[in-house]
Amino acid sequence: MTASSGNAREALAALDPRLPLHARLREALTTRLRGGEWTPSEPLPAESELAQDYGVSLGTMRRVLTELVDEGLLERRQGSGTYLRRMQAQNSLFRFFRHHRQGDAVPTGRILTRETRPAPAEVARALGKRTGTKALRLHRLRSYDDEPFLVEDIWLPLPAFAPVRDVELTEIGDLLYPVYEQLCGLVIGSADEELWVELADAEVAELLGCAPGEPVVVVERVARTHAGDPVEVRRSRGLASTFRYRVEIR
Amino acid sequence: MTASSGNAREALAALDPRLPLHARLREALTTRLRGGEWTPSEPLPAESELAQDYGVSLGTMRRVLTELVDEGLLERRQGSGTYLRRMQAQNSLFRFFRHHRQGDAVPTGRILTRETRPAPAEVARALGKRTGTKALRLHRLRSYDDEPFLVEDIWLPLPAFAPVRDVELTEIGDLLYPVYEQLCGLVIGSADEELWVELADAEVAELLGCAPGEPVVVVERVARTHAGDPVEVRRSRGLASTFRYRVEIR
DNA sequence: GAGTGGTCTAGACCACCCT
DNA sequence: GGGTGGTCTAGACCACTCA
Repeated sequence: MTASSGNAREALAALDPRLPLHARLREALTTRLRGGEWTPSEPLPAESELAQDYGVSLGTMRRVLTELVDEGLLERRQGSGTYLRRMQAQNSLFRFFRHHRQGDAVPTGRILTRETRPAPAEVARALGKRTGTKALRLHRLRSYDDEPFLVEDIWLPLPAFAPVRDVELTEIGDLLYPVYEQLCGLVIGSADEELWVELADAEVAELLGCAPGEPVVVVERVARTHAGDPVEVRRSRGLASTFRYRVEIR
Repeated sequence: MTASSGNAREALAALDPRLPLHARLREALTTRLRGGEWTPSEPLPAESELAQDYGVSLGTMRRVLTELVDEGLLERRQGSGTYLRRMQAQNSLFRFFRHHRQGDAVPTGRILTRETRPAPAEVARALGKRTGTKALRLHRLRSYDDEPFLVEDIWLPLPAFAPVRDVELTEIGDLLYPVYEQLCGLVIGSADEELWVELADAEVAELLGCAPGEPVVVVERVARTHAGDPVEVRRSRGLASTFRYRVEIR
């Protein structure tokens, strides 16, 4: 047994043994891939070698690699090897950013308020928690070139998101999902969105720089982990007159 | 070998032998499933039995069944069996009907005008045709209980859609995609949609029963075949005040 | 308890890429 | 030619469902 195979086996043994082997293997591999051990230019070790390192059968290793390929994390090239997918940041971080404005520029995101509150009934239900459960609420303004275009109201369940409550606001960048991942270990994998139009109240009108009563588009998103657990409820409001939203349906 | 296993093996043998076994098996199984041999209430034969019928290994059968589950055609219930998924009609025909109104009711669709016209530049570009290419334009009103809620402007390239131009209007039901499939052999497989808000002009206002200048939501859809060829451009307008749109992002 | 899908293994052969 | 992923097989044991 080589040193590295020892490490790989240890990483696997450290995980909850009640989970199926393929689930533990998947978690161990994902952690290692996100850790930056490999670049998209060089192949991972061969499937057979990985299987040996982790002490699993080739079939189990192939099953997990297939899942990670389906998920968009890896890329297989027959005869050549298995590679990290390029543009992974675009995929994993921007995948849920659907408001279509000037090209692919990233808007800035400034957090206006951050407070702990009991979750309203509707939010608690969407998160699968009891009404009144403690939650973190973020009020956030997103802008292009200092021009506000989206007001966001974000609810995160506690204590899972306690690190987001405690971190310095200056540590939080323009995108939240990488923060969830790095501080809380939660990776967003899917979401439901619902859109409708309502009229701006005084607060939203002031933030967006329009008159109260002007139509605004509301996007309500419930974001889930890969396992399907809802972990974020987000309501975004933007001026209807300049709003664009794009979706690809497969 | 039983009679049915003979049939299953024959169905497999009739397919292009250059394809991998799992691809042939998948095609044979899909055809049989769509043929209505099983209902969602009764399980398919066990995986092991199916594998034997088709003369493939359990592993290969499981691989194909897993793919069909991922695709949404089947549903596995451990300890119980493998079942056709319910609401399959909803999936294949209503999959692109995203305007969310009272439950899962189907709105009626009435064609107001049908005419042959040169396609405007924007439409021609979306369809991958030259500007001015002949196209079929449908003007359509969709209602719930005789209450109009959506005005649709639909462009279809000719001559591919000539059968839709020539068929009696009374032969066209409330859903167009089954018509495309039956008359033209074109199956819609994916689509892009883009949403924005504009103000109702006189014609739209009259059809929707609102005042001119009221905000309406516009959904522009470019629908494609499974092969990815764009074959329909559709612009739908609905009253912003009652509009709801829902999407699942994976 | 009988039957189902879920997990995991071990090994064979092929198609493809690279040098 | 040597190594990679792709296909396919055979069989063992477990967890779950249902009568």
